[in-house]
Amino acid sequence: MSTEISKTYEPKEVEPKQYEFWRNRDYFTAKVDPAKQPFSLTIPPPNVTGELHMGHALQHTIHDLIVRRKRMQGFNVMCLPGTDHAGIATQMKVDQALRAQGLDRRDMGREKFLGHAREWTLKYGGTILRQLQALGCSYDWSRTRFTLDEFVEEGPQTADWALGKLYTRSGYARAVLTAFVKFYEKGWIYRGERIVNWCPQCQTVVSDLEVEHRELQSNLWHFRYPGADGGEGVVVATTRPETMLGDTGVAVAPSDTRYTDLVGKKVVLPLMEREIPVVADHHVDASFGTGAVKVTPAHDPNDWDIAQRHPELMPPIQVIGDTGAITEAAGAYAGLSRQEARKKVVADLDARGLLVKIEPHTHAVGHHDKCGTVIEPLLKLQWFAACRDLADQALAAIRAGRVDYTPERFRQMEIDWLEGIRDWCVSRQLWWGHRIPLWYCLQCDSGVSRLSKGALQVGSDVKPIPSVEKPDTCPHCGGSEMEQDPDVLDTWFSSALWPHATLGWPEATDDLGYFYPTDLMITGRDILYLWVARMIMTGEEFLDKEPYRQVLVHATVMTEEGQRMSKSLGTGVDPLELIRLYGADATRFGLASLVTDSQDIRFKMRWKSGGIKATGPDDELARAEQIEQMRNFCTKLWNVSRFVLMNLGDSQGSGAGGQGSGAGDQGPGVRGQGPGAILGDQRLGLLLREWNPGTQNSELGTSEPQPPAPNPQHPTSGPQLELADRWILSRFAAASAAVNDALDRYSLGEASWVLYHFLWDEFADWYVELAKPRLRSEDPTLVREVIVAVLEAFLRLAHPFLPFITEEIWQALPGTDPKSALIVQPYPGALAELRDEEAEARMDAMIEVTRAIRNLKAELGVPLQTVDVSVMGDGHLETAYVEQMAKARISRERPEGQAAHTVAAGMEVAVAVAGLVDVSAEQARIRKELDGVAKDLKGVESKLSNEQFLSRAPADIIEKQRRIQQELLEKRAKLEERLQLFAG
RNA sequence: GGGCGGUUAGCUCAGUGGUAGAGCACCUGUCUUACACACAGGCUGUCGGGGGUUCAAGUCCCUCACCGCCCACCA
Repeated sequence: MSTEISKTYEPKEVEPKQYEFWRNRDYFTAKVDPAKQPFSLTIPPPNVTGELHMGHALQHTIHDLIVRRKRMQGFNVMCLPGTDHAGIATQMKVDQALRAQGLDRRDMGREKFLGHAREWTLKYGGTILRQLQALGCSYDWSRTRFTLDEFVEEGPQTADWALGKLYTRSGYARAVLTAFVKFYEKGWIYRGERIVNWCPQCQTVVSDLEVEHRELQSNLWHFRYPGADGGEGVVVATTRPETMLGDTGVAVAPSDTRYTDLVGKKVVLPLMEREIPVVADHHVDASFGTGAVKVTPAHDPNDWDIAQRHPELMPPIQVIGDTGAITEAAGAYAGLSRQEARKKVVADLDARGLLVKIEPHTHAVGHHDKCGTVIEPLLKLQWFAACRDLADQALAAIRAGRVDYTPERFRQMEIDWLEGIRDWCVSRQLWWGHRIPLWYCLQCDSGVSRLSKGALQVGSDVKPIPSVEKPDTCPHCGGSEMEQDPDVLDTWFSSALWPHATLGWPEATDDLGYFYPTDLMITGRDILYLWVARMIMTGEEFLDKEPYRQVLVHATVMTEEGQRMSKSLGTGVDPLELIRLYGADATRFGLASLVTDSQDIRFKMRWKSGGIKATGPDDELARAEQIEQMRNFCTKLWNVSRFVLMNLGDSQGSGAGGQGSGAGDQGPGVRGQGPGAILGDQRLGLLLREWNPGTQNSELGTSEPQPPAPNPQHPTSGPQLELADRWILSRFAAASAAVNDALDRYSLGEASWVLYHFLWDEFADWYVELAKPRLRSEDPTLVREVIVAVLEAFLRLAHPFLPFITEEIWQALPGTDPKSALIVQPYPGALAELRDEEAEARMDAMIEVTRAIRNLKAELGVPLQTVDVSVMGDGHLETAYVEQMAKARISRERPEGQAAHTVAAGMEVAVAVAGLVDVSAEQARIRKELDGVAKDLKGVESKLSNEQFLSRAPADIIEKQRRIQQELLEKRAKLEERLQLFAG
């Protein structure tokens, strides 16, 4: 009864099964345990209404990979998931849904809208969390948080969004309001009139960071503003003709002699027929345009600044309203859209002969990053947060190295941004969000008034009462008519508190004490300022501690052509499609293999229609090469495991022996009588000991096993490891060390390739092949033990990358504890004791000779035939291995008759096949080989003949060159000798 | 205007001073009892241009070009 696993690996069956298995056993949940060292992190909460895209798939592959390794290393791992209410994005979607039903949020009012929004969020939200589970993410779902949970009453309200636990009140909203009140009390919140970024579509202010500048081809229009005194006046240049309706002046550079006479005089603003002053201001660059700038304080931040310096340019005249339409202040132009007004202004000025010229000009136009609408800079009264002090605290944390960045370069970027930080407009004219916890007394606060429709008008001179809860009465006058500020907070204000608010802040919870600061923040570079910097600011402010010690910035996933991925352009892929096509393990491993510290990842894919873009919504993903490669790897792993399991004999399997007890009597099975019992050699015991359930996770934070105690029963008895065994153990140790080293540096790609090549190129291609005859021999005990030990150790090493398939195979291994799981087995360490340089050198030579023979056989056209081969020279040769692997009969004597020759591992290799050796072809082949040798030799000898090299290069390098030279010379001599032979 | 990243085989990319690598693609064989999602073999490169440092440069420095990203109030 051999252990059997199914003939092909079926991700669709295995993945849900194993995921449930892990969850049911609670491997993901973390509890405060002072005896254990925590490793904690919070995920960047995706939008609650979001869906998984490739960026998420990459980000969470990285998350879960790190999390799983840390868990196996014995840390008390806490990875906290959750979602962001995403004010604007969600409100947009709900608006859309309402419109589809013929409803309008403005008609229904705030409360009713929020009801719809909650309902909609409950229905459509949280999909992305389920998608993360499909990817295999082992997060603590019991801790799932939502940045806007104030609407949530007790108990689960739906069956499965975020596993039914999201809807219990987590207190996040309270934390947000508390933070705002604390800021306010520190004097960091102020009401200011500024030019802000207004989205006419979303009808709200957005922050500078949410404005996306796009270079657009436009014009620079030159207009003449005639002098008020009848003179020529001045020609101004502008990219926004429509704003001229609100001009209150013209500015020129103080040093610009062309305009010296004009300064202090007035010009006539055409169309509006208004006299406006010309002022000199240092902001103006005399070399740009005409050197004269029209000043529109209500619609341009620079102009606003200029007007602050020149009172005669005040007050501003607002000619563009909240919807982007021209206001009554622009007289005849009122009601036109921005675009219409631009056309009409230009046409009207042209008609009056005042359009001097139109120059093509490209410039950056701000667009709202959520909806793509052109941002309108408008003068607005808003709540701002002063950021200087907060930023300085964050800077101190980064400069002191309490927060590190990987890759390094992002550290300086963050510092630069924090140094130049500007105050943050935190109020938003939305309904979906945390309503600003400022309360106004309608009885005594003259700064507020009610508009006709009942809406609250909040002026600049208000006396708000900051309070998380609604105050019963006004502390000033005792009045009871209190109204809350109508605006909500910027979504990023709430997410800025994520690491501590999710752990219970402002309460001093055990979670906070134990898991905070967290260890890692894994994120994309697009939110380095928007979010990452701000979390450091709030963490430092409220907890006096950095929120995380390490920021890991991952690449952006792009298309093969380097474009941004986008569903609407047909260049986006749903990662679930990849999982469906190739399985979650392949998807993860493929993505992990692409992780370097580069900026972008180019993702290769082909659609059914043949192209790299989908032709429409019906087009299906046909192929994603980078993932497919790893699907093939999974198949390889599955098959090699199947082979191993099929060859472990009849005595093990699911028998009772050895399971849990650690020492059994199950016969000559794999587990024998405890770790390394069969062997006098302790090396294998190292791996086996790691595998012993009794030792699992015994050491905190390290998986480095101690050498096993000598087994008194079998001190030196039993079969000895043979070369191939020593080699594969050594190679495994090398791989394990390399994987750990790479992961410590977050070089996931590097680690992936080490795993890939070890399993495929070394274990499967050589060790397993060499093991075949031994497994069929009379006493296969030893080779069975080695092969399964290496496989088992590999499964542990690879588990964070390939959680599902490794768990599935591991559980099928004989001797594994059915009460346990791979997910909590100890992670292999560097295993230096297993390294065996001599074995590696001997195997390298064996492999080189084998390849040389295979090569000659292929060229002779007899790749499958067993042939007679002469290997000449003093070098040691693993004859039996070579005979098996190359299908050859080896003799160490000179061949009789003609043969094809080459040189490998310092030995002459000749394949003799009667009648097959074409003399001229063989001569040509040898000449070609000689050419190669000559080329290499030339390089080496130019170095060795260089005295500078000999005197300056380190001895070992020179020695190596000499050795290479020697080998090449010998190779040349042997080849030339063969050539002579053919010639003669 | 500043900053950052990239430019290596037909394609996508590894490779942080010591005789240039992987996967795919391509060519030749093979259904060898784990695997054709495989096995064996083969082909493929002025490492963007120029200069410098060094005994030695794909790798370090300078410079130029092109591609991409971020930041920035040139109307």
